[in-house]
Amino acid sequence: MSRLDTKQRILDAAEQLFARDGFHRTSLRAITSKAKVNLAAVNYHFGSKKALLEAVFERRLLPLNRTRKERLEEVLQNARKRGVRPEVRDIMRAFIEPTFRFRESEPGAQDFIKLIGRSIVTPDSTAKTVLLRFMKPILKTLSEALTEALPELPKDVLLWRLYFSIGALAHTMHLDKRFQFEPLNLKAETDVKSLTNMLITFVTAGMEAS
Amino acid sequence: MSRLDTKQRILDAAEQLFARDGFHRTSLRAITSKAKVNLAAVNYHFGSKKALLEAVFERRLLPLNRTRKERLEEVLQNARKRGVRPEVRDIMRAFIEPTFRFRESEPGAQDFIKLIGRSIVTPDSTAKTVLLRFMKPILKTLSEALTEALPELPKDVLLWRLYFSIGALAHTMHLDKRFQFEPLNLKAETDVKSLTNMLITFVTAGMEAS
DNA sequence: GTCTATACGATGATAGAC
DNA sequence: GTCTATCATCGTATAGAC
Repeated sequence: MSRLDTKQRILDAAEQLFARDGFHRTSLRAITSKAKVNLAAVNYHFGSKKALLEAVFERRLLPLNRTRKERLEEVLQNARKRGVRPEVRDIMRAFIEPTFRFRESEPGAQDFIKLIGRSIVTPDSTAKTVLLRFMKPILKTLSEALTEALPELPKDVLLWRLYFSIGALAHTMHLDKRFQFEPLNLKAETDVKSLTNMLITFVTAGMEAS
Repeated sequence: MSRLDTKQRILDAAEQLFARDGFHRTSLRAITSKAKVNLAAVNYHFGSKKALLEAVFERRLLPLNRTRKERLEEVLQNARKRGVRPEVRDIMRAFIEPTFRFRESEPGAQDFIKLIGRSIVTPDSTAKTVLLRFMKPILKTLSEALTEALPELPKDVLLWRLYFSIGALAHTMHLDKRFQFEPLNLKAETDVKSLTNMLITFVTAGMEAS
């Protein structure tokens, strides 16, 4: 079995299991048996369970955040060209839409988006620390863009509203075919596109509230 | 040592550790040594680790949700008396404000609110299942109140927006003295009252978006 | 009834021989 | 790269002291 195949298969298996059960509840035994590799292969290829998690994040987050950055810069440049402020809605769309686009585009990406969602909201976890390190640059870009769009809003209010938006987004990332939020009778039947639009409408209104 | 003391001390210790480390990462040994009771005391008094979690939820959630229910009914009755629709803002305030009031009122309550926050957003976890069972009635009351306030909004849009609001709320429940959201440079210095108001403003605008 | 001491079987991560 | 051994820790059960 080639070295590349082994690493890939471990990454795929880890991504699925971390998303389903969380980092700490996923055992290396579960990962390696799903990937059909030896138990010790993880430590050989990645060094540790935590380093494996970092590799899982890195593989998908680098391209996803590159897309987000391009779209954000596009929004800002268009506004500058036309001599107007960027629209909050366009900024939020530039950040949120790639999440769900990406989620539909690649096999395994859905598990990954779920993993991000659960990582960002789990306090003091290994996964959160690792994730935020990858997210810091794009979140800086995002908050700067919002400051251009809402210059009269006090900076701390803007940042808290962005924090609330991230909470709403993260909560929405858990969706999968089996999703349901039983207390509200919500089911996964809603198509992704209109769900994305509902979320963008929601956070835009929240950011722009007077 | 009296029976009551032992149970209380186990509940207090479990609440702190579940909030800090999550259900699965917290061992009974950690709980019993923190509570200074014998390892077997948990199984004796509660039956199992999961039953202990249920008891932790029950102790604080029953009074908290009773307060929420009273305040929601007050809002609805006032509106009916005056022959007008209830205001979304008042409804959201009736649900959210007790959370943070409660959080400041009792020692240990802050840990509990953190525990709820992390439980609601962790998919497929034991804690989420247990929590939602306790939350179902009050969430039903809340969604009915919102339907009265926003009768022209399609029901599924209303429910998704409520779902987003819960995400924003849950994300905000993690706050403690040591809280910081490093990528946005957010710190815990903001006082709870204005934070509560910011959150209410945010979700109200989101619910009312056109 | 309450609590303690201890043991059991399962599973955790990892190190070293090959 | 793999296999095996090892050792820590897990939740739970039980026998018996008070």
